[in-house]
Amino acid sequence: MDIRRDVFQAIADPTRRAIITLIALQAMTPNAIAEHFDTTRQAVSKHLRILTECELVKQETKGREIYYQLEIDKMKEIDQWLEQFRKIWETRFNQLDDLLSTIKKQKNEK
Amino acid sequence: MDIRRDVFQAIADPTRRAIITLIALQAMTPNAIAEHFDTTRQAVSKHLRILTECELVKQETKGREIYYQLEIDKMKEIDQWLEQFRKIWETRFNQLDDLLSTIKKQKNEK
DNA sequence: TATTTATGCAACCATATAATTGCACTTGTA
DNA sequence: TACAAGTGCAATTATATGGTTGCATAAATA
Repeated sequence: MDIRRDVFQAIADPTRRAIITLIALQAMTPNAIAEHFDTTRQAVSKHLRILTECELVKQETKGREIYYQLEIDKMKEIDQWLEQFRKIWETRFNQLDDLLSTIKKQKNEK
Repeated sequence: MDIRRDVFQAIADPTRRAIITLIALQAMTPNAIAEHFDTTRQAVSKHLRILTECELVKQETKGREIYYQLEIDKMKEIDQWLEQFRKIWETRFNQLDDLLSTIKKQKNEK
């Protein structure tokens, strides 16, 4: 469990994706998070470490509890990578749209 | 190299992300793709197999050549997952926007 | 102060991953 | 038909991954 540590690697694991979704709206403690999963608290702790290492998550200590919160801005990195493809699929959609309206026009002209 | 095969797992590897970007605009053969990387043709072939298995890529055979093309629609799955977070960061942005305009208003009212 | 609670870290383990090398198969061409 | 080109698959290997159990530490509480 070392070396490469980026957002894409982090979201590859389904448990980590679930954790991200879970804490997206409100910060939670490792114990509280672990209750939602079928693994040990320590396993969740490891996931949180990975999420912390790639800065998808930040901690806030309150007494002996540590609240983990999603760094929503980091999620934008994925969004930014998708940008290049979004351009492509929007273009294709418009082309399909053009095609459909052409067909419609031809129909009306009959 | 088995079992779990989803889009998130597929894009976790940087080489596969590069392949995806490379063939996004035009289909390419494994040989042509491999020329862009510092690995063997066989390694690229394996990546293409993984991308095919999770339907991120489709093949088109032309004689003895096989052209690999990106299934752009599959990329939308990532976009859809991001949707839930996009709502959050847009809300936060609006809140910031509101705050800024409130400050501006207060300034003008002075 | 002794004990419980909340947490992280280390060691270990089974399995997945990414890469390499060597081979087999199919299609095009001399 | 022989050979070259384009490709995939199998076996092997080193390393990464995700999980477990057992500790250690710090804060809250009886």
